[in-house]
Amino acid sequence: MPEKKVVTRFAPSPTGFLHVGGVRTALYAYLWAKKNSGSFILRIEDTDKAREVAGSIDHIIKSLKWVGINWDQGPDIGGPHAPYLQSERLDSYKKYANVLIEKGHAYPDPYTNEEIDAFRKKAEEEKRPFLYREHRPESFGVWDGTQALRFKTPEIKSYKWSDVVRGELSAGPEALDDFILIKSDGYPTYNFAHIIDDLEMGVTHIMRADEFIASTPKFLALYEALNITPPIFVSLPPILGESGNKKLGKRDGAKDILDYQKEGYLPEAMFNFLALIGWNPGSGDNREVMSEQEIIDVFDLGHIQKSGGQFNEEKLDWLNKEHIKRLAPEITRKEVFSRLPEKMQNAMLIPLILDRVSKWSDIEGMVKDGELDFFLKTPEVDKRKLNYKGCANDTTATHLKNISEILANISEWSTEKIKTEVMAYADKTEKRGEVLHPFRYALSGLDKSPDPFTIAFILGRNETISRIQKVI
RNA sequence: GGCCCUAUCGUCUAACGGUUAGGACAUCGGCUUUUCAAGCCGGUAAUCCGGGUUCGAUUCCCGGUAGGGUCACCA
Repeated sequence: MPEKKVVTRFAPSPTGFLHVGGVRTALYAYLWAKKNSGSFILRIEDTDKAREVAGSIDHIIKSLKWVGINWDQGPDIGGPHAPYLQSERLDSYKKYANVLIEKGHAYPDPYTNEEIDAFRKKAEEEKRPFLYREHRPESFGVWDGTQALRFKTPEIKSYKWSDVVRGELSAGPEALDDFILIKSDGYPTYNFAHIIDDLEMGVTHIMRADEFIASTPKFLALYEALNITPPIFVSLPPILGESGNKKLGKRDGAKDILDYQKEGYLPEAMFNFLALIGWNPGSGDNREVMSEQEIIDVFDLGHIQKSGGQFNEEKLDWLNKEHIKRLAPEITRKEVFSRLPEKMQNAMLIPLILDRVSKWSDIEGMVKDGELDFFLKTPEVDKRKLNYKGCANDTTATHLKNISEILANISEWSTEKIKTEVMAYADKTEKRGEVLHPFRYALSGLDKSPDPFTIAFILGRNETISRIQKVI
């Protein structure tokens, strides 16, 4: 039997922005399709008109593209199974609904919402689980489309199935119920629509959050009633919030993935990081910093984790830094300069800045009043900080005078030359620090700053000497 | 509460019966052309508990504990 071409999909509902959890689900589906030279579909599940948020679809598309997830079929580019918006696929759902009705596997719900609520409340009071099917009508009329259409679960039984991540799963008959296929507003529910779409689109692997495990028996009953061979289930563990063990959700302040773009994270770092929450190459492959292609090459379903993992921003920062190091120099230069005032756009500052930065927005934090905070600002020198570890005032003053003299006579004003000359002098003294520390501090006035030679070069001879004189 | 699932350093994880339980982030210490950062080197740190099975359990089984998911005309 020839292997069927792998088809995966990501099917978000347009109810707002995408956070890391959603993007990771999309990423794994994308990765698996790429790994197998298969097809990856973006499908929008817009069947809940009340919760729909305007602009969500564009936002979702933008988010996915930023991270580097691209689809072969989708609402924006079409494809062999268009349309990819569920709201435009109503005919399909109706068609399969009719098949179920004909087979006697679907019926119109005769109850009002109030009546169902009453049933539910009663069950609750009696401390037993509410099951709609216990109230299933004996006989029913023709569905005219104004009522909800319910699935008449053919056989109430236990189910066993297999999940690539979780292994063999099972659930008792209480997991089955007569759920709604088509709502009274004419739109299908997720439970029904995704099954029809996955069938029609030839989806081979359903990769989705593991919260759907509990309703899988219902899906299984529906697959059976429709005579469909179910796809392969791949249940993904949740991404947990940093503070605790709760699933990361919008309510817990999960960020819009595009916020990370705004903060200056690299998409390749986000791609890499998300791939690693819940999956790893396994078996002695200790690589962590990987490119998209490297990840695709080794991606497999067997190393997807069973339990959730915390989103750790410190590690993201580290990974982002690693990816920055791998950037082409021109790109780095462009990114750094675009965040620097024009007069600070000096190539020799780039490595100095890069050492202190894990994401681009950190650079903006280093710029104050149009100047880089670690130098070029008029330094406010605190005398007490001028001396190196217990060095006497006189000694420090002498050193500064000597440095000043050396600098005044230096033949060529370059970082290298300044360094050579000053270091030659410093090495002759008891402790280099006695010379170097006041030199650096007199120029920057900061506890933390780049080395004095670079600062001196950037400041220029006059400004350097004048600052040293001022301190003396 | 019913049903289902999960459990290795603080965090992300490796191990698919036999390892001094490995790596990474974080943390701590050392080194370096002062400090900080960066870099390099090194350290601390984990198999939830209790029973089995086995010559041998992180690994298999059972129970407990803890945590999670789910019980909508939301997806």
